[in-house]
Amino acid sequence: MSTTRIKVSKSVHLAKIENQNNRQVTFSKRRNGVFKKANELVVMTGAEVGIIVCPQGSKPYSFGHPNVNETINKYVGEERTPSPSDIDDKYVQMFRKANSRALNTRLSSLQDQLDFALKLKSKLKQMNKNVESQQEWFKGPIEKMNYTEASMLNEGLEDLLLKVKNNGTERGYGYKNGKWKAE
Amino acid sequence: MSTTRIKVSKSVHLAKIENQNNRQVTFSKRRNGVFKKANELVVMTGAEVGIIVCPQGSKPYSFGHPNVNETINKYVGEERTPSPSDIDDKYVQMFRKANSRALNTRLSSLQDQLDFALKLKSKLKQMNKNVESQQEWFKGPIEKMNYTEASMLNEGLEDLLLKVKNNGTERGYGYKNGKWKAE
DNA sequence: GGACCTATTTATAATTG
DNA sequence: TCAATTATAAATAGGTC
Repeated sequence: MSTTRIKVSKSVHLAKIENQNNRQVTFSKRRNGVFKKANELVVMTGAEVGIIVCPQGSKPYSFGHPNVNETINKYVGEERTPSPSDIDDKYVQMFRKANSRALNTRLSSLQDQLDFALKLKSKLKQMNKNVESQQEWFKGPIEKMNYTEASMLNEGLEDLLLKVKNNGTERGYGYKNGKWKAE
Repeated sequence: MSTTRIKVSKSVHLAKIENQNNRQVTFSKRRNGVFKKANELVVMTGAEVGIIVCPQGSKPYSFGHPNVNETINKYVGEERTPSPSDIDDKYVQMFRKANSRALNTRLSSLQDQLDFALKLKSKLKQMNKNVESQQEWFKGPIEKMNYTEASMLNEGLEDLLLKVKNNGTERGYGYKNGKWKAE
């Protein structure tokens, strides 16, 4: 019994993995782990979750929302008719929409694109006026947008952002046979 | 004792928790779990990660990047001088910036706000012209923005989005004494 | 790269203070 | 509400194919 057993393990030395191959393998495994945990959070608590993971020197992976398996779809399908006074419900719907985009659903129909362009057009005019006075910009009318308008604006821009960035190569994630996979 | 103890064991029945109190408790614990896993992913693999979690009917929690404890800060501090040809590095920096925003760092100085307003101003003029022809909108010059410009634009709008949405009450997360806490 | 194994570490549901 | 505990389930590093 002389020696104490040197049990280095425990608390896996939280530090960057130097070996490139190991780092890559760990990245894949743990990325899946995070997405899986996020999915469980979504399903079990009804929360809305969006995640972007970008490995060094590569394209981003995104996770969002549960529109991936039956149980989840069932929950998402529970879209109540929006009552104008229910701000929370509105908020949840916004996130639902934003996260759909993260899964490459985005503004898919031409009508959607037109609606967005029209809304954007009027907002831009307001914004443009205020930008002239620079310092006043943050006090401008954009702050008076309601949340739905603002999120649409933001959503459309993010959509373009993705196009600019990677020509539509962002990877989304789908759940199939118990595993999260790029699709 | 009549009843069998409902021991859901094994494969924790992935379904929405009906009891509100349990759901809330689980939400807190698992949200922390996801953030912790994400942090490990960041530190171990050097990936950039951004997460938004929105519980039903409440304000969002965000996680982004490791600028929270010494080890992590040390890694983040490793900011190489940007070599103009290194597109990966540029990308990583973009995410660093975007995730800083998620942690409420955002455009903090007046100078930042002015820079952003100036960039936005010129972009808006281009965009506005194209919006006139509606259907052509997605083919407009905004698609020709480089990524840095586009992300700045997007970032600023998200910033405003947050203001519109919750009057600056978004919660960020910080790591302290081994635990993730809202700050 | 991915699928499978397995020894170990880690997360967490339930519980109590 | 939050903190600590603990029995159990799950995640995963490192290996093999």
